[in-house]
Amino acid sequence: MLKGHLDMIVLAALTIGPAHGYAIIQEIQRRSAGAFELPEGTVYPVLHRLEKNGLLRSRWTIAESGRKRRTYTLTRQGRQALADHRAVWHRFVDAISGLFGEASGATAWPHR
Amino acid sequence: MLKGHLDMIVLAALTIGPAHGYAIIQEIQRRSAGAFELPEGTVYPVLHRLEKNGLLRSRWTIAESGRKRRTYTLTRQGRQALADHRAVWHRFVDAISGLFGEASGATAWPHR
DNA sequence: GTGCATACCTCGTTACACTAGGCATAACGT
DNA sequence: ACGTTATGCCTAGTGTAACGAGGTATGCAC
Repeated sequence: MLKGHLDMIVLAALTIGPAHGYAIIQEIQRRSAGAFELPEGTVYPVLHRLEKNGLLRSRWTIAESGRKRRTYTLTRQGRQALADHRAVWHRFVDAISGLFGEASGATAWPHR
Repeated sequence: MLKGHLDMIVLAALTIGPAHGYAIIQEIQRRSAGAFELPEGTVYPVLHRLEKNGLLRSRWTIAESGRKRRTYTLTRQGRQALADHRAVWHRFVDAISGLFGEASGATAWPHR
């Protein structure tokens, strides 16, 4: 049910800083209050596509435990893409609000 | 880009009263302030599916112009489905807001 | 009578989220 | 020592749903 918005969701999870795939999944789950429990088969292909498109950069890192992880970082392009997605998202929400006859403008959040 | 929410959008357009396909498309466009310009190839199959699932009922009507139109009406099931979709939608918006670190609760609209 | 808006329809493509697997290592319990 | 769970990565195939492209027909204005 997140069709079309998945890229935005994944990019948003990386605004706090670099993270590896598994942690991204958990961060999304945490920040969405459990609403988004994304399966790995959904997230990993997205990460690969985002990196291929230049929105993310990845490198192999070694955790204290000794486990290898692929850590992803937002690129400048990625931040821009997220900002764009976010603007589209807010227009989308406003449009749906209009459909429901709800007041709009509630989504006029300041940029950060 | 409205993937997964199309049923809700079409159902919402019919809350004001019965309408035929072409009018539904224009009503959606009007109420969304031009954000949603749905092609007919998108809407008609949705109407057929919704009727097949019992959320809409249709009948052929004759306009003053003499033109034949298929007029759709929300069923009780349809109203319920719309209410459900709407609740899911608001949870969805809250979840995305959480992802962005925005304040939530902005979508706690009263039922109408 | 030509063009445009209205009004309906279907078929095929495509994009994409997800299911269902597979592989490997660390931590923990017994 | 051994099994189980959690961690961590990956891909191939599937199903669905929105959409593009096309087809048909009528009323109206010029």
